[in-house]
Amino acid sequence: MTVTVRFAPSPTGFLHIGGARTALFNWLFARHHGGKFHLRIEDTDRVRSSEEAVAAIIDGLQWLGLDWDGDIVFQFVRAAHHADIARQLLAAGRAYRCYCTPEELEAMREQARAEKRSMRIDSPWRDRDPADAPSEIMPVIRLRTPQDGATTINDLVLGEVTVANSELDDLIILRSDGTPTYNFSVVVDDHDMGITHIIRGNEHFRNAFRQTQIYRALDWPVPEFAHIPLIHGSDGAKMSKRHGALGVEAYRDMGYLPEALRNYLLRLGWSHGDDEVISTADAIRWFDLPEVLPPAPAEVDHQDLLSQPLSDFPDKRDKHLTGHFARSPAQFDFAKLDSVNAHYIREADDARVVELVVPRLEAMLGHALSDVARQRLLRAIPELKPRARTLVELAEKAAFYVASRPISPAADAAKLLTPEARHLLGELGGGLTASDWRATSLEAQLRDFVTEKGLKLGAVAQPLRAALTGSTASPGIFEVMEVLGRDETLGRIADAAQSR
RNA sequence: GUCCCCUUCGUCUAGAGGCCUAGGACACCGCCCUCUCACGGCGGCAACACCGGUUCGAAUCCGGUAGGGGACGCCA
Repeated sequence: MTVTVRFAPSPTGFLHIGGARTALFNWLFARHHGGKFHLRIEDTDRVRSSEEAVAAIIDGLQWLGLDWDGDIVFQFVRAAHHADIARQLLAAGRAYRCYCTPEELEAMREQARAEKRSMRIDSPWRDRDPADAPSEIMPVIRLRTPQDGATTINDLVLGEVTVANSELDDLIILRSDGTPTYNFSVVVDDHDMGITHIIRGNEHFRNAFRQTQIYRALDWPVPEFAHIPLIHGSDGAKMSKRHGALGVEAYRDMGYLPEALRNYLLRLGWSHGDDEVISTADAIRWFDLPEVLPPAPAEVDHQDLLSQPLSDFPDKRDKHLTGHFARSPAQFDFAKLDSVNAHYIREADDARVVELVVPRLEAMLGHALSDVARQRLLRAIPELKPRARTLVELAEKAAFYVASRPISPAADAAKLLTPEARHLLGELGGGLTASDWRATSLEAQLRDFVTEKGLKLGAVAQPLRAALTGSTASPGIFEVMEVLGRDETLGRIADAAQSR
C-alpha cells in the first residue's frame, strides 16, 4: 500500500504558519516513503471561503517548495456525493433524522453544563418514531453512534488513547439544508482519495474519534492518525488566524528564506538528535512516523525470522534513521528563526540573494536599479551576507552601495566628520592612487598614510567609513572601497571633505 | 464545567533505568580576532513542576497534586 497523505486547509484566509508546518510534515512523510501528497481545499463553508484564500494557499505552498501530487481536490463539488453516502447510512439504519431545534439543543447544553456533565447532545429522535416528526422542521441526519463501550485510537504521535463512547454524541453528518458537515466530508474524501495517514494539528484530535466512528459505520478501513503538537505564540496560547498567526507571505515579506522557514518549522515539535541545521534531503531521509506493527499472527515462523540478518529489521529508534516527535506544544520564537535564516542567507547563492534584495532596494529608493548598481551589489553580497539575519536587514545594509551622491550620513556617522577628519579625508583622497583598486592595495596605502601621520588606523578608517557608507558600521572599509570603485570612492571622500 | 493531552535551561530540544556533575541550539554576558559592525573561535549564566512509590540505582517506570494546552458548533 503506497503511503498517501493530504494537506486539507479551508480557504478562509492566508496559509498560516501552523498550516504550513502541517503541510511540511505531510510532504516530508510522503517524500520519505515515495508516496503521494495531495492538496484538498475544504471549501464547504461557502460564506467564509474565497478564491483569494485558495490563491494564497497555493502561493504559500509553492513559495515553501511543497509540491503536491495530482490535481487539487475541491471538497465543495463533491458535496452531492457526500450527501448520497449520508443517505445510504440513513437507509441502513446507521443514521437517523433528528428534528431538534437549535433552541432545544442549546437548552440541552445549558443543562449539561449546569449538571457538570460532558456537553453532549442526546437526541430524543434517535429512538423516536419518525411518524412523530413535525412537518415544519427540516431535520438533520445524525450518525447513530455506539452508546456503550469505548473508541480507541492508536495515534502515531500520541500513542494509544481511549475515549468512552458516552463522551461522544451522535454527530450531525448532513445539515437540515442537505449539505454534509466537515467531519463527514473529510471521511468520505479521505477514503475516496485513498489516504493512508492523516497527519494534522492536535486541534483535530477529538475529530479522530468521531471520524473513526464514521469509518466504522461505513465499514471502511480506518487510516492511521498522527496528531502533531500545536505551535503557540509567545503568550503560550495556540496560534491561530485570529491570534497572532501570520501567513507565510508575511514571513516572506519579513525577509525569511523558504528553506530557513522550513528548517525552523521542522524543528518545532520534531527533532533528530542534536541536529539544528537540517537540509531538505536529510529531512526527507529522517522524517518518519513510527510503524504500527500489526499483532503478530500465531503462525509466524519465529525460527525463520531468527535466521534473517539483523539488518533486515532496522531499529526505528536509531536516531540516524528517524527523528522524534514532541507531544507538547512549542512556542514560536523569532530570535531563533532569525538565527536559522542568517545561516541560510550565508549559504545562499550570491546571485540569488541579489535578485531577492533588488526589489526591496528599489522600493526603498523609489526607482529601478541601474546595471552598475546591480553589479556593485553582486560584488558586495559576500561581505553583506554574514551581517544580515533577514533580507530586510540585508537591503538596509546594502543601500549605501547603490545610493547616489552625495550620500547623507546618519547622525552618529556625521559626528565623526569633524573638521580635522574632513581635512584628513581631503588629504587622503589625493593620495589614493592604487592602480588596481583592490582591497589589499588600498589597505597597504592607507596603512602607510596613517603611519606617516602617526595615527591609528581607526582614526582614519572611521571617518572614511562615515564618508563612504554614511554609517558607523559596515563591511570592511577596504572591501567597500573596492566594490564602490575608484570614481565613486573618491567622489564620496571629496563630498565629505568639502561638506560643512 | 466535562473529556483528552502535555510538563527538562527564558525559548526550541537531546535523553528510552546506571553513559547525567543533565548534552546541543537560540537568546544573553565575557574574552579572543579586529578599521567599525558582523561572521568565526573560546568561556560563562541557566532546567528535570511538586509530592510519594517501585528499584541497589529514577529526568527516565507507577500513583497523586499543581500548572499549561486542546476539544466540547447544522465552522473547518
